[in-house]
Amino acid sequence: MTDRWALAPAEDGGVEIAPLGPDGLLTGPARWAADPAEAVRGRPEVTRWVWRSTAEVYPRLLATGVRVERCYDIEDAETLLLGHEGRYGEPRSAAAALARLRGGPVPPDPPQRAAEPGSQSLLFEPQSVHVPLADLVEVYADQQRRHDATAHPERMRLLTAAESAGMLVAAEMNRAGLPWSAEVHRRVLHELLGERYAGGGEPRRLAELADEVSDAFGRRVRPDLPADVIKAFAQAGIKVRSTRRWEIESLDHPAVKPLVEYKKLYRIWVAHGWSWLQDWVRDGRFRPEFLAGGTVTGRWVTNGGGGLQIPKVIRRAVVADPGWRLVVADADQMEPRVLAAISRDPGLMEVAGRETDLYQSVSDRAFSGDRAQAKLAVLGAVYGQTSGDGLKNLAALRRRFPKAVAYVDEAARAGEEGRLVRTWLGRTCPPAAGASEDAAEEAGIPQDDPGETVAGGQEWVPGYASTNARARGRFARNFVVQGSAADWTLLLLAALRRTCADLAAELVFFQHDEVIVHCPQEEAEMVVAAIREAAELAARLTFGETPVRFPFTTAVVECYADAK
DNA sequence: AGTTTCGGCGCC
DNA sequence: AAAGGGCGCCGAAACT
Repeated sequence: MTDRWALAPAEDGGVEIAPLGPDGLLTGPARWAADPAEAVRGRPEVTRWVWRSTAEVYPRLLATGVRVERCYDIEDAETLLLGHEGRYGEPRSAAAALARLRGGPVPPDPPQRAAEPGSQSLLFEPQSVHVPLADLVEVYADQQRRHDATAHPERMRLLTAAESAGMLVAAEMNRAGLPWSAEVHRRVLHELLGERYAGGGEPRRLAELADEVSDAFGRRVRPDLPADVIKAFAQAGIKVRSTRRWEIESLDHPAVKPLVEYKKLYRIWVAHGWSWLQDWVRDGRFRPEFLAGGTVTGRWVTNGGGGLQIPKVIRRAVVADPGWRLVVADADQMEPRVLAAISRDPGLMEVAGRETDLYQSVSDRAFSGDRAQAKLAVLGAVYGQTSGDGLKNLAALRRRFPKAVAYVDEAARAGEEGRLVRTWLGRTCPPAAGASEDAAEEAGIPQDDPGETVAGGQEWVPGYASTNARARGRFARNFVVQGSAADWTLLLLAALRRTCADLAAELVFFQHDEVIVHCPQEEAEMVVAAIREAAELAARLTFGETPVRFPFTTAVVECYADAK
């Protein structure tokens, strides 16, 4: 029995709460309390709090030590429901949803803020339009009805609930932060880059490499300026279109080696160097702002500090507190397993029903034991590879796993034709065509350009998909797999969060298919078991009865870098 | 001078 | 070997 209550900050700085019935409507009068924490603490029987925005309310609760079991984030649900209804891009604020219900002018969404280093109030949204509790409940009740109108109401309800849970996890992670040793980080930087010089210029090792590059070209060249490097190669008689590593790596020129090394270290210096440490690490924790469902596929993003792009060498700095451990868990071959679950391809389900290396199994069946080729083929199918060895491999894959390949092919076709494409739980890919083109464009969906030419430089050829239509096809092909994987990971996180709530363990990091739990050493084995159980529960909840297994590789370590 | 885009590369 | 999905970040370059 769920006991749902609505919660809305009041304009006087207090908060209003009220009980809700199964239809989402009020079943009692609203009560006022001076602050949200007091209101929530006073209602321990409430199992789900319904509010406008988790990011608005929850950080303040956490700041006073109040944790909630479940929530329902109205604005997140609005985004998902609008997407499902093919109305991607319409304003998704509660105020806008209310205006649509009442037929008034729909206010545009407030602009997103950028993250600022060291800011302690990244999640507070003071610019948002205030919506009184009674109005909020009206929107909520309408959303309950809209769930019923979706293709799979029970899946859609699971999706909005799961993503709300994800928002709780994100807020809690944002508060916890990732344990980070500034001392180790500095040591790594010094080992890689050498001493820093006064004045903030390049550290010693970069300066040396820049000199080596210049010596090799016989003139002063700045390796961090692509235009300069391209010119220098041209003067040496080598034409390069760019200075991307894969393009210059194979060139026969003495500048290549120091140049490649320079670019690698330069990247560390500018993106994860001393100034990054200064900006993003304090009190022994790195605090990127995790944003659940920050992408159209449902993958999370972080805002600030490049939280999901921590280079391998820098992971040395992620160190557990004394007496504590990091449980680092990585889902094994998540995407092909998800493809097996959603396509129900018998062969792939059988392969994914084992916990052993899936790529090896696929290669045994379709690639004469060549694991690398099998992996390329599977990833090519998921990413939409259109040329090279991938095509040949894709054909082999299609022979053995026809339903799986057909599933992503169909998604690609739907994407090319501008039809709606959905994940397993109903998260919807913005269509390219139709009334919401601007929104799709904004979301990064490739759009047709009236002036474009097809490959080969010809003008439009009837019957051929345009370059952008094909790009949309690849996007949609990947969307169904990546997005359904995101659906599953939300359920995984929600389940894991519940177990951790009974322990001292804290979720501190999540990156697509990888999760880190920080816990006392003696809890580590319990956490490992909890991850396995959470994966099973998530699979059952997300995909229903399926033979597909979702094994994790887990490591109990003191340092993140030791996990692999 | 301030803002946006680009090139390159880190992660999955 | 070659190029296919999703992101964020940085400095430089290209703009207003």
